[in-house]
Amino acid sequence: MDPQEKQKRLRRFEGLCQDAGIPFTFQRRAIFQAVLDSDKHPSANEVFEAVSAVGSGISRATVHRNLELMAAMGVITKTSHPRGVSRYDGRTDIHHHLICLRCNSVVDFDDDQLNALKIPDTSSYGFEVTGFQVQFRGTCKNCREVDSAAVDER
Amino acid sequence: MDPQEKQKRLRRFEGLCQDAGIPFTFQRRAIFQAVLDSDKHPSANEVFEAVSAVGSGISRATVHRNLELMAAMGVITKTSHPRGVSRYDGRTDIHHHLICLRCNSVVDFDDDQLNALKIPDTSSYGFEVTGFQVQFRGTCKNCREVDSAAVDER
DNA sequence: TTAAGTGCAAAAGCTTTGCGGGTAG
DNA sequence: CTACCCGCAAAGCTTTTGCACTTAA
Repeated sequence: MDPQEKQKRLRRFEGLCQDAGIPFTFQRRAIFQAVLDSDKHPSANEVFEAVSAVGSGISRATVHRNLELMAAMGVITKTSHPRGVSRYDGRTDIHHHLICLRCNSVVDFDDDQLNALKIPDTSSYGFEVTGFQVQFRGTCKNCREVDSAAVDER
Repeated sequence: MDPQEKQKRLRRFEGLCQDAGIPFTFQRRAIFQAVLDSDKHPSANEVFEAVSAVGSGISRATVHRNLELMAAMGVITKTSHPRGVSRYDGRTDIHHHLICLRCNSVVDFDDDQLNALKIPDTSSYGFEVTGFQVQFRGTCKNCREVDSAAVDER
């Protein structure tokens, strides 16, 4: 993420914590930064590994507690994956995902036409829509190349 | 699900098993039926409870093994949820989901315009798209009514 | 007959929770 | 000062795995 944007996001998070009377601990800061620094939609465990790598001594429990808190505050997004555990996303603006069903990677996908998608009428369901996300499923670049290599070997 | 459609799906599943040389056990049949019978996108545990309720004596391990198998065969869909465990869906045709962020329920949503969504060009990502799904997030009918009731009590 | 499946139970992985000590505001 | 948070460890859940027995074809 762009350093300037990252600073802005950090300050906003700090401001929201202050407004809510929530202490802005160094653990929260480190966990938030780890999510922003990754573009791989990390799982809780991957965030834990990232903050552990710099010798912070932050516990798994704290990572989980804070990822949930941040998602509830809306400063990060908790996202879903057709396989495996929940993942967290530093982006909170509207965007979509390319999900590789072979290696389970998730890549951000921006598309103006999709973003402009008119939300259909769900009133007959009594459902109030607050957001949407499109998941494209398939095979990523890397996995397709691996497949090609396997074919060549025959 | 419509009984006739259900029979058709069962026969197709049985045929696919035979073609693959996979025994069509009563456990597989029961688990498959349980998914088709539910329109609530059940978790593995809910499927286990459903087949247990009829005294089949099927184990949790078998439920998990078979749900994975069926998803891999493409006779059911493994779907994702922004919160919690994987869920399974008896529908394999294109459709979308209304996801309640309050009670975590998932409701099928059919919309011709969405189904006709043109898949954007992902070639610059090297990504090959095989399918897509739109998740609408918000609050379901039931949860909205609960909220209104809470307001009335004040 | 026999390859594959199943149940059981143990293990593994992820997440949550209770508690005593610590810290931001 | 004090409310909230943190680390630790234990518990809770979900899912996976090894093994001996059973079964569909």
